[in-house]
Amino acid sequence: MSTTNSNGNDETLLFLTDDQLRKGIEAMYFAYRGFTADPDRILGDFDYGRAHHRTIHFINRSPGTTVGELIATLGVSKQSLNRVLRRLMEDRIVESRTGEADKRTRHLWLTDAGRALERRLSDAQRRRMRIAYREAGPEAVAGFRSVLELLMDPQYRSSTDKDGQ
Amino acid sequence: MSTTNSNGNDETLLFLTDDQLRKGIEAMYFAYRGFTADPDRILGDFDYGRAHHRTIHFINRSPGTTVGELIATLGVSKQSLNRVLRRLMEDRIVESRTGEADKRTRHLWLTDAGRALERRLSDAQRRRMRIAYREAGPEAVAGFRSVLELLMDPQYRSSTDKDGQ
DNA sequence: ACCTTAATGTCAACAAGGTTGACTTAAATT
DNA sequence: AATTTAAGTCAACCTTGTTGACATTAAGGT
Repeated sequence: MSTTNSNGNDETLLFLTDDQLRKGIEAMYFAYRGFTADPDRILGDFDYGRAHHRTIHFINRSPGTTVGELIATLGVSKQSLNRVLRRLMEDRIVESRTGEADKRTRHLWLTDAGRALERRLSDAQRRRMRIAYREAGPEAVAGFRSVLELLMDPQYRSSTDKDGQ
Repeated sequence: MSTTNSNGNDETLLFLTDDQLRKGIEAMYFAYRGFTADPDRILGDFDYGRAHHRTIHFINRSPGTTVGELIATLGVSKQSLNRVLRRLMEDRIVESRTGEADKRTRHLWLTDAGRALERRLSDAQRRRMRIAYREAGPEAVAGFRSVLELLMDPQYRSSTDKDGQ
């Protein structure tokens, strides 16, 4: 049995019943909603939405990424991203520089203000995740991550987590 | 790894670093996207969106639930739910009956067609979850569920999973 | 009985954030 | 030189969320 886990039924755990799976499905829904609630409040102050958040997040994670890469990562159309990106550039959150090797491309970077906003947003999200991780314990976290990886479409797995941890 | 690990209170597992947390945040994003991808395709055939899916899901889970309860569960405005609900009733997916105890209320039920659609949608979602659960193993599933519970806003925890399993 | 409150429904206006289609520009590739 | 690619833009449209205002009906308190 797991020593730190409050609800570990381990081997006796009957899972894969429809009801178990239904609970997992609902848990995903409510957890995702909780998980986005904190940044949503901050974004509201700026009149930004989740689309802006995701854009800021991935530019921060991969500074200098191109518009095309971002479109592929986010899975949205060029026009949709462009609308968000234009506003972020007007607001001096993101800046773009013409590529050196390929001058058709635009490479994207967060400005100082952009990095500050990113910090604020991810601090809020990390805080919630840190609390959940602490209470659940390391074993639960490993399990959480494993299942999440397996729920993704395969092409997105390695980019976040190559070797399972 | 996760399936064979009966006890490891892995002290070696360094988590709670910003990078670990960032990976968890991204994993939530990609997993949630994968998790909704299958029903999204089915819904497209009916010109329904996720709002319709959620509505169908919660009426199925709590047959006879009222409009007000549904508004609270889904966290949307009355007008927003009403638009979705009206369409589902026109399409004979959902039906409403006036409450007996309180005749102001409307109790909601899925029709036969509604139950069939619900099945189709949740089958797709369960399939993905079942595969992930199988590959990850029971311990990982328990951890997954624990962390998800802790990511939710507290008021939603007991409704899905009161005593941990 | 009367007034207030509650549950629901509806109309209108609006915004975010998706979509597709069509077209332009500049640069790279063939 | 011709074609393809990366990006940007304009326009039209859809879904799903919001708020405000108002109507209906039923319940409850005085």
